[in-house]
Amino acid sequence: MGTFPCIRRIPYIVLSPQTLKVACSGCNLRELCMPVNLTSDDMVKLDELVATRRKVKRGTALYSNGEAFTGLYAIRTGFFKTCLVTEDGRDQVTGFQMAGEILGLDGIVNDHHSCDAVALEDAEVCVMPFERIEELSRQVPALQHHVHRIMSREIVREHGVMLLLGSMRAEERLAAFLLNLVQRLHARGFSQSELILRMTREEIGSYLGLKLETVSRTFSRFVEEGIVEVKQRHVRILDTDALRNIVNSSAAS
Amino acid sequence: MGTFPCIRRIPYIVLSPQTLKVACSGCNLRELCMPVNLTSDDMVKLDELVATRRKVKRGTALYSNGEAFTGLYAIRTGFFKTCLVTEDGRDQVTGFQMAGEILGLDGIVNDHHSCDAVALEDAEVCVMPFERIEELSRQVPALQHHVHRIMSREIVREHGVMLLLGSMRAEERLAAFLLNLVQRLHARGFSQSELILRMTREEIGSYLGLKLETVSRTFSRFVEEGIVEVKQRHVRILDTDALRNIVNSSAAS
DNA sequence: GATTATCTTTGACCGATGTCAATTTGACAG
DNA sequence: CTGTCAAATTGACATCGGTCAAAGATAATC
Repeated sequence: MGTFPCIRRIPYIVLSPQTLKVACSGCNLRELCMPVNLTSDDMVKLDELVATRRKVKRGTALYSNGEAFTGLYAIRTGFFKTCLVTEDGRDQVTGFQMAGEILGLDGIVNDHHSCDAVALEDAEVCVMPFERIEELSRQVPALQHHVHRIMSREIVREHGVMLLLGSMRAEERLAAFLLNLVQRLHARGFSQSELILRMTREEIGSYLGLKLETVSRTFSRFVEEGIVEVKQRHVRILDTDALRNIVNSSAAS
Repeated sequence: MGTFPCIRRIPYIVLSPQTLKVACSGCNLRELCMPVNLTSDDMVKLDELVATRRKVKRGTALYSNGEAFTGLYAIRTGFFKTCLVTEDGRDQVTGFQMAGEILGLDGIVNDHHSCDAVALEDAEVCVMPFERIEELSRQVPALQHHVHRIMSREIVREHGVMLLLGSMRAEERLAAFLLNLVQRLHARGFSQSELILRMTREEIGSYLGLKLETVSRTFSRFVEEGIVEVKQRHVRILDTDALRNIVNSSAAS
């Protein structure tokens, strides 16, 4: 088992604290959260979007099932899971979210949240009151369309999860999961081949519709086959193509 | 096995042909599609929303994966499935849609559809060009919020499917499926206990992450237990509570 | 730094669901 | 009525992933 050197972010995303501003126009995550191609006029308006910042300690909820919906949250730092917990004790992780992604969309339809958003590491989010989003959307068509795209993107993402849960075997699910995670991390300036899992095997299993033992065994099989190195939550992908083949190869249905 | 009397719609939803208008303000499905509590002024504006109607023959696609996205569709009559087909031959039904429900949300994010919407019986839809939706949304806050709610509702629905696929066993999945279908049909004026399945066992299986044989066997088990009567695609629910218990009882996980 | 608690790995076994194949049923056309 | 075809049912068997249990590893806490 090799060592795991510190995973570096690429420079443009590393900001010293003093460069952080509450205004979106000065935010280094802007390209992840905000519409592109804004006039500077519109940009000024959008600086009203974020009301406050909020820190969320690891293990605590940004919001919970049943809580009144007030707005959306853009993740600045940290890592979240969203999960459904039913009365009869079922527990389903519906997603993992990282910097630049939006939380809270589930709450719009009923004015109450229908899942929990829990920080898997200390996190900070931008709070965007939904009334303000809607008001600005009426004034700034680019923002309006952006909001629509974010919701549509979430719908399409969930289609992908349904495909995964409905038609893939354990190996395929885990391979798809790793590829997805590393792709999103890479888009944020992290390594293409190394990652630190912020969630437990049980949470991975819940997301993938598998038991934690199966997740663990499947990791071990990947290691045996030389596809990845795994040391607890540190994962190094040695053969990305092998993972891709595992996801795509499966014929049948 | 008993007989299956004609399933009746409740009167208010049955309209003679001459009462049908293209304008939403006169549409009998308005309460399913449109925001409520509109001023008559707004209602007039919203009559511009629907550009045309479009008939879709059974077995043909309203839109397909890869096709350019132009707008959303409100189902007037008929029954659809949406499905993902991947290059490697996987096929996942992501939903079944009926009158009053909205199709096309998947296309917004990339300006191209990412799944197929196929009519399972002859159908008719209202075509709502998306630019028109966005333009009217800027003028009519009630419509704006309605669009947001529709997208959020779809996200929450998909969370439910993930729970089903990720944590339920075959019996639980089929029970949840039947309860969901009959509940939605009932909201449209159909029976609470009888329904005609518009899809094959294979399509049900694809949606539920099961093989068609498992769907068939599970139906047979429900019949043995006196929970339902099944005659091909005609289903009569004899014991709704039993279905509810099957869905909820399962502890574990 | 020692002690816990949590997380992870691994093994042995079992059961639910998938696979393959044969029949049956029903819808439709001629 | 008969033949054809697609859909559904049912059986026999295989297998993937779940269950239960024990041991090891790591991180958190004092």
